[in-house]
Amino acid sequence: MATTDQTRMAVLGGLSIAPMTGYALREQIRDALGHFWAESFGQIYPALTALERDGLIERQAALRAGSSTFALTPLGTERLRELLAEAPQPVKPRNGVLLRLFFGRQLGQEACRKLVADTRATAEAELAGMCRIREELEADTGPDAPYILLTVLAGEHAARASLAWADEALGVLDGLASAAPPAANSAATPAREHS
Amino acid sequence: MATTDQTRMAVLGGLSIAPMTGYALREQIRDALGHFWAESFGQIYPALTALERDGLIERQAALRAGSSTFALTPLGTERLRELLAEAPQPVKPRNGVLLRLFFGRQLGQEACRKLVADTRATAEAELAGMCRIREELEADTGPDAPYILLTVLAGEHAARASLAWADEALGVLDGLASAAPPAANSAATPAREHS
DNA sequence: ATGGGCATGTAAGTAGTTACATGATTTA
DNA sequence: TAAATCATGTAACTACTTACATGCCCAT
Repeated sequence: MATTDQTRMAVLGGLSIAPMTGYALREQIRDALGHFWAESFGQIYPALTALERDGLIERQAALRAGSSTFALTPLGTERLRELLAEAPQPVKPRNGVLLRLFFGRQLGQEACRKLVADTRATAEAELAGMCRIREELEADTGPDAPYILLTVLAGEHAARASLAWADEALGVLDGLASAAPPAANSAATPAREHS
Repeated sequence: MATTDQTRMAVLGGLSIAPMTGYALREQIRDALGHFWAESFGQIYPALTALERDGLIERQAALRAGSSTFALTPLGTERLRELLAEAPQPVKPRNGVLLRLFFGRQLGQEACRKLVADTRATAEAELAGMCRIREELEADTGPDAPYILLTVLAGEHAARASLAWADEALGVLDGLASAAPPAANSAATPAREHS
C-alpha cells in the first residue's frame, strides 16, 4: 500500500468539501488544515491514483488539457465515513522548544528566554490568524462551517495557552539567579532523579 | 547516518541529567519527556552506539554482566550545547481529532460529541498528571528543576486549553439542529470555499 | 527452578519528505 | 515572448516503528 489510511481520509475529506484538482487539494490541505494536519506533496498524487483505482473517487471534466477535477463517488463517501469513524491514532509528539528548555541548564538562561519569546511571537501571529479565519467563518452559513469552526476554536485556545505559558515561563526565568551554564566536567555531577 | 541529530540531542540531554543505562534512558524519555517528546526503542541503542564511537559518551562501570552505564564526555557536553543552540525544526502536526471534526458533517453530530468528550477526559487526566509532577518538582532544588518546570507548565496550560476548548465545542455542537449526515450522493453538492 | 523485570541489540518493514522532471495556461 | 502560476507525477532518500531474538538477575 503506497499511501496510508490517514492520507486517504484527508484526501477523501477534502473532496467532500468540494470537488477539485490535486493541486487545489494540496492548497486546501495546506491552508485549511495546516494548523493541525500536514500532507506532503509526494503523498497526495499517489493517493489520488490509488483512490481512483479503487473506485472511491472519479475524474470529472478536465478544466484544461492535462488536468482533471476529482470528485467523491458514493462508494468514496461511504469509505470516508468509515475512516472518520475509526479511532484517531495517537500521534508521537516532538516539541523541539520544550526539549531544549528541559535541558535548559546546558543551553543557558538567555537562550531559553529567546526560545520562549520566539514561541510567544509565533503564538501571537497564530492567534491573529485564527481570529481572522473565525470572522470569515461566522459569515459562512454552509453545512461544513460549524464543524470547521470547532477546529479554529481549538487553534485559538492553543494559541492563547501558548501566550499565557510564555508569560509565566519568562517570569520563572527572571526568577533564576543568572548563572553561566555549568562547566563541561560538572555536567553529570548531581546524579539526581525526578521520577 | 543511522540516527538523527534530534535523537542524539535527546540521548545526550538525558545523560546530562544523570548517567544511566540505555534501558533507564528509554524509561526517562518516556516518563519525563513523554508529554512532548518520543523516541522509539529501536533508535536509542543505535544512537548510543554511534555516540560512543564518536567519543561523545563513554561506558562507566557495569552494574551487572551485560549492562553498562553511559555518561557524557566533555566532548559530548560540548556537542549537546551545540545541538540545543540550533533552531528547533518545525514539526508536522497530525491531530486526528481535529481532522475528524473538520469533516464532522460526514461523521455525524453524535460521533463528534463523543470525540470531543473523549478529548476532554484525556485532558483532565493529563492535567492531573502535570499537577502531580509539578508538586514533586517544587520540592526539587536541583539545578535542572526550574527548566523542567517550564515544560510541566506548558503541559498544564495545554491541558487547560484543551478542557476549555472541549466545553466550548460541546456548546457549539449542542447549538446545531440535530440532523443525520447528508446522503452519499449529496456529498459534493454545495461547492463552497471557505478560504 | 521459574517467571518477571532489567538489559541490549537487529532486521524488516512502513511512512513520509525532497528533489527532480515535465508541460499547459495565463498575465504582463 | 517571458515569467509566473497551475498542474501532474516519480524516484531516491531519510526517518521511524515493530517485532523479534537473546540473556542476566532477583524474588518467590
